[in-house]
Amino acid sequence: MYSTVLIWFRRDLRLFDHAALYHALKNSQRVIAVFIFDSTILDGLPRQDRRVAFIWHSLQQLKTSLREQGSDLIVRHGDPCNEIPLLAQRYKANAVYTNHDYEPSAILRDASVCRQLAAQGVGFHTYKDQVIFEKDEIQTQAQQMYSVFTPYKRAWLARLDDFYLRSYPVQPYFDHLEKFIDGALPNLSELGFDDVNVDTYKPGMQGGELLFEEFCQRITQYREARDFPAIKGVSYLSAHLRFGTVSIRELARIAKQIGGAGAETWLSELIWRDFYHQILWHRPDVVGHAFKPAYDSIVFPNNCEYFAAWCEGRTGFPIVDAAMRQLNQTGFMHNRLRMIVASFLVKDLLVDWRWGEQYFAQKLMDYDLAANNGGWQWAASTGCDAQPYFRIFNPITQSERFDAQGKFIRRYCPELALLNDKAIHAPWLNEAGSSAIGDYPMPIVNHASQRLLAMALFKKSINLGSPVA
DNA sequence: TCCCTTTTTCG
DNA sequence: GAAAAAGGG
Repeated sequence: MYSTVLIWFRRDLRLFDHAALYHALKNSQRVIAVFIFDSTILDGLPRQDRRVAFIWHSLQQLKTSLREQGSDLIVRHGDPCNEIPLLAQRYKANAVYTNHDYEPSAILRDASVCRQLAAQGVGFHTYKDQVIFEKDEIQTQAQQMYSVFTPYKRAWLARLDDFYLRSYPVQPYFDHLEKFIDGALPNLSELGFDDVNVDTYKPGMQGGELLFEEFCQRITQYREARDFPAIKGVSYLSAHLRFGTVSIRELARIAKQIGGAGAETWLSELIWRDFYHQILWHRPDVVGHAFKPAYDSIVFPNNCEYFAAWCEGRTGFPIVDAAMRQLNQTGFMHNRLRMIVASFLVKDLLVDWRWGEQYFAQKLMDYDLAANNGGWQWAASTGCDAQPYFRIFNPITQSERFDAQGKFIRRYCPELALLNDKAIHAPWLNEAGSSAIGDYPMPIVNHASQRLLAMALFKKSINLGSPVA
């Protein structure tokens, strides 16, 4: 038992089913909640950043809930490596509790915080909370990490039992929260940000609960509906998973309870998330490098004009442009579209997958290093469980298959709205339509020829890189 | 969680 | 001549 401890919130902005909070409350009668706006991260962000706004609104809910318990949330702005040891000193804490963060930079940060706290005689305790299975909890018979999804998933499901999905009961111990009042939450403008409207994302643990309840109503249709960007088929919980305003255990538990093909398919997506977190933990070098070293030798032509056109949604391929405009306007992109635009950037425009990864990192509300890197390497065929390099999406076929009536395209490319359902996927093939599309650009590349170039580029580089293979 | 071409099958 | 199956990148 400690007399006083800090619970340090990071990507777990909720007050229920929370591993570190549970252990803090169990081990001390005086628990003080803290959050640090990390200046080393925030300094690199634009003034308008939906994620900062999402965090801010989520913190507001945390703070309000803590105040209802007579306690409070301390919020600081600075480098956590300084702020956490300072707060520990200031409140005479004997230990700091927090949840694991698997990103390489976070691992370094936590090691530094841990060292400093140790020098002050303060303990540092961390827990698994973000994922169901972490690190090397799921291994092959030979005690190796899995690098292919399907066998990983099989082992994951075999290992799963109710124990891993149990909720951490924190409410019964809320009287262990320190009674005090701290200052108000600093305004976004004080932090150097504008208050961007994030209402559609329904931030905070209340928003997360609402979205999940809503999703449970349509989860049985998930398998059939999830690939169509024009309809409400996916869960829209990705940002909540990123910030921990929902509990992964609760989501998996309820999905398992509901059962059926829809819920199982969705559970599989949650397993992908565990899978990529596990990969990142074992292979921190995937940040900046291909998972398969042979693919690191590819020299991408990296045409800057192509890249700019891709970013701005003016490639002349309607499904790609609509998707990129959705990302730019809303901070979200449907998963099917993420695969299409990623394949297009790498295999049609021959731009380095890391450029696309970076762009997504800037724009995505749900940006998560592990999942984003895994997804990009998958699409670029450089990753674990990659599609072979010759699997190249055809942006027109994909468009016809997954947005047959052009409903999604029309939403984000209104200049194409008058084209008929058939012509909208490739307007340049339609003579009559060309006058009806305003200044919508002609396609910047020819898919058929770029496809051949991509295959040649990949093939050449891999043969050079590893003559044995 | 693919695409494209060729070959085969069927009426 | 269309549609399904097969083969290969």
